[in-house]
Formats: sequence, structure tokens, C-alpha cells
Amino acid sequence: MRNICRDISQQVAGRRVASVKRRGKKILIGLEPAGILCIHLGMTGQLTVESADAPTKPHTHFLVEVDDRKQLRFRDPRRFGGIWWLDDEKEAESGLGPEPLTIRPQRLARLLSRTRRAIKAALLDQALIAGLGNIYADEALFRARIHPLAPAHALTVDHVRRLNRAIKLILRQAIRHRGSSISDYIDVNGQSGRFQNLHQVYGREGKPCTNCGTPLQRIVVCGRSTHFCPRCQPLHRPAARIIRRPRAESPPATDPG
DNA sequence: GTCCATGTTCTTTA
DNA sequence: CTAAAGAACATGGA
Repeated sequence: MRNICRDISQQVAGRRVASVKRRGKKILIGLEPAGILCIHLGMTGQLTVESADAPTKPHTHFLVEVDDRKQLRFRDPRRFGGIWWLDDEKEAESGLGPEPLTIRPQRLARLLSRTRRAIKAALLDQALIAGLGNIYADEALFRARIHPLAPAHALTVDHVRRLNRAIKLILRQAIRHRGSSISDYIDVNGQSGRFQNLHQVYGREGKPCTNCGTPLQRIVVCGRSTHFCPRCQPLHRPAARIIRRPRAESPPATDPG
């Protein structure tokens, strides 16, 4: 994707919106007769429709007039998000794995069996499965009772079936509650997402597990804060098969002097 | 001042 | 090739 944010206004001027879709974490606004306005919110991005009279908030990077004296506005204090112009939908596909809401367990199992990474790292890999972020990865793993450090390839059929269901359940629940917004996102009605009130593990380090009361733990996996219940999400590492004896690094230094 | 943050990408290291 | 770790991006809240 080439980021041509500065020229976007030129591209979209006077054109009718043909479709609005989502692919992974990308918002795709198709225009007539062709071309797509692609928006990624990053961590702090907001896409709003506001009255043209409304004062423009700081960090508003993109603004376009639509009908009824309204404006579509993109605001993003941290600027981890972005806006791109795509020629076609194929371009939006690049680097994205299957959709989390429709992937089938068999396919999920096959994808996970091909990597030895921690399951948490695999779930965050947009090329393996698209759309899951840090909050929902943690919540899904808790729901599926899988330890975030469990090697992806070692998950059992039962693990993957639970994970598949947990991913869909958590995402649907979050969507129903309009997301997890912690502080940076307020929707068009001035409401922040309510799913944060339903978080079972995310941001709850030290608090009792809602299932068993054990204090929740926080660790770092692939650079991201990771929350889990050590009791409900046990790590059963299969005993490592010994292929070779570990070679003696340095003989015990019994100094003869 | 400190630490942390819903994400991605690049570099370095093993 | 796989992967992990760290840094970078830029800003704000606790």
C-alpha cells in the first residue's frame, strides 16, 4: 500500500461512495467507479462524521466534505494509523491471513501447526489470521483456557476447537458492545466502547480470576503486555524429546592448583 | 520526571 | 528459513 495521504482529497473529490467494508483491521471505503479509500486506525485513530461547523480537534489529519454539511474526519494523535489509496481490493489483501469471524477450525489448526511460536504471537500475526489485536488475543486465550506461551504447533484438536469458538465469541461480543475503547476512542454518539467492562484478563493483573479467584498474571510476549490466569490457562509443555545429548560446554573447572 | 498504551515495520541477534 | 527481541514511530494519561 502506498501512503498518499496528502493527495487523498484530490482522489476522492466529487465521487460517490459505492461500499464500506472491513478486511482485518483495515476499513475499506470503495468509491465509484473504482478505487478504495483504505483507513487503518492504528492505536489511537478515530474516524468520525461530524457537522462541518464542529470545531476541528487537534491531530485531525484528514477531512472530507460529505452530504448534509457533514464531514468525514480522521484524527490520530499518535499517528500509528494511516490512510491509503488502493486501486483494487486485491491490494487490501496483501499481508493478511483469513478473517477471524469466518475461519474454520480445520484451517486454523493447519495454520497453527506450521509454526512453533507462542500461540499469543501467532494470534497477533496478521498474516496468519487477520484482525485480532492485543486485547482480543488475551481474552480469546482465556476463554479457550490456553496459556499464551503454549507453542502453536503443539495445540491439540480440542485446544484449537475451543480457540476457534473463543475468537468468534469474543469478537462478536466486543462488536455488540461497540469495542473496548479505553480512553482514546469515542464513537459518533459520544460513547466509548463498553467491552472494556467485560474484559476478563486484559488490564487486570493481580486481580482475582473471575473463574477461580487466582491472581491474574501479566507477562510480555513478543513485546506486548499479556494477561492470563495461571490456573485456568495451564502450560503443559510436552517433555522435550532428547535428540542429542547436550554437549558439554566447558568441563567442570576443578582447578588443580 | 516515570511508565504504560487497542499497532506495524524494520533491524539485529540467535 | 524461523523466531525472538528491541527499537522506532508520536502523543497523552496515570
